[in-house]
Amino acid sequence: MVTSSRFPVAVHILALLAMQKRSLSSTAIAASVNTNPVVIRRILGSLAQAGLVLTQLGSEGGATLARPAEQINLLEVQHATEKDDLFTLNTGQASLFCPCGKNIQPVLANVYAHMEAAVEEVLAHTTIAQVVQDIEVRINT
Amino acid sequence: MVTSSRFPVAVHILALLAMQKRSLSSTAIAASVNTNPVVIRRILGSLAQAGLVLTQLGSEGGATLARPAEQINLLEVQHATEKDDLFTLNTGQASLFCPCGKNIQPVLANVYAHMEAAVEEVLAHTTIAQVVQDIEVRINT
DNA sequence: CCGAAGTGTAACTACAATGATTACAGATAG
DNA sequence: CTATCTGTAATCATTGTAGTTACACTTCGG
Repeated sequence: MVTSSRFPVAVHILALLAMQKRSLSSTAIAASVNTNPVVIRRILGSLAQAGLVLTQLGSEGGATLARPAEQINLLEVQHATEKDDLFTLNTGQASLFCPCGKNIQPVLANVYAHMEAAVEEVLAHTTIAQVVQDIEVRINT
Repeated sequence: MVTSSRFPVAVHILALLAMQKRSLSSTAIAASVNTNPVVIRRILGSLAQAGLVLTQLGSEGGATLARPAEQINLLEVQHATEKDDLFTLNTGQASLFCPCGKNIQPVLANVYAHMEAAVEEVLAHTTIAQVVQDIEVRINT
């Protein structure tokens, strides 16, 4: 399984914005994440579309949190950054002539739905504020 | 996120072997899954290595379940077919000069561990026998 | 009103994982 | 002995991703 880094980078961005109270440019964020500013801008675009950050054009522009960090949970971040579901049943059509092949797809889809729900439960109960707090605990050691 | 089809195909294979009591060749299985026999043999190899199926070389060879379907859960199948964890934190090293970048990785790893545990809980409680039963319910309708 | 500093996006490249396929060596039943 | 299997290597096309360059457009500050 190849997992994208968009979600972890997005959490990084949001945590950074929560810690620094001021607006940050994509270049400044890119320096912390250690990647290219365009990569950051792409992800910021998704986050802005989802209403998680505000971006300002022009000189002295940049991004800020659209809401307090306590009110942003990781499930929203996940949905904003990844268009597909966490688990997508990605098989070609099995044989319709086989009783098993003909019926296994919805059964597997059901299993995947349970997996998805379990992960979403975890993500929905974790906020950016908690992430920031965990980071700050580590800073003070 | 690009998800492999190895896991769902493996479940398909095991369900098929559970339903047909006899040994099946990779060609026969491939016909049900609708793919190439070599793809099936590769996955069967992983399943055999994990002790979930028995394979027999030579003429009249093929694969059978190594254990009753009630005693094979999907977590074993997952581990047999996918070498990496479900979620791997896949980011380059963030900046060590930024307090956030320096400390976010273990925090995110912790989140991922919770996600992983939640999914494993679901998979561990689902057996091939249950999958087969769900399939059979659908056949009789 | 102009220039510097930003965002927003398109286009291109390099890279890695995957599935499909061909080919062939080795095993085994009949 | 031969047909029928598995096991495995090698190759190919496809796809998603991150990185990068380039450029139009916006906006603040002098």
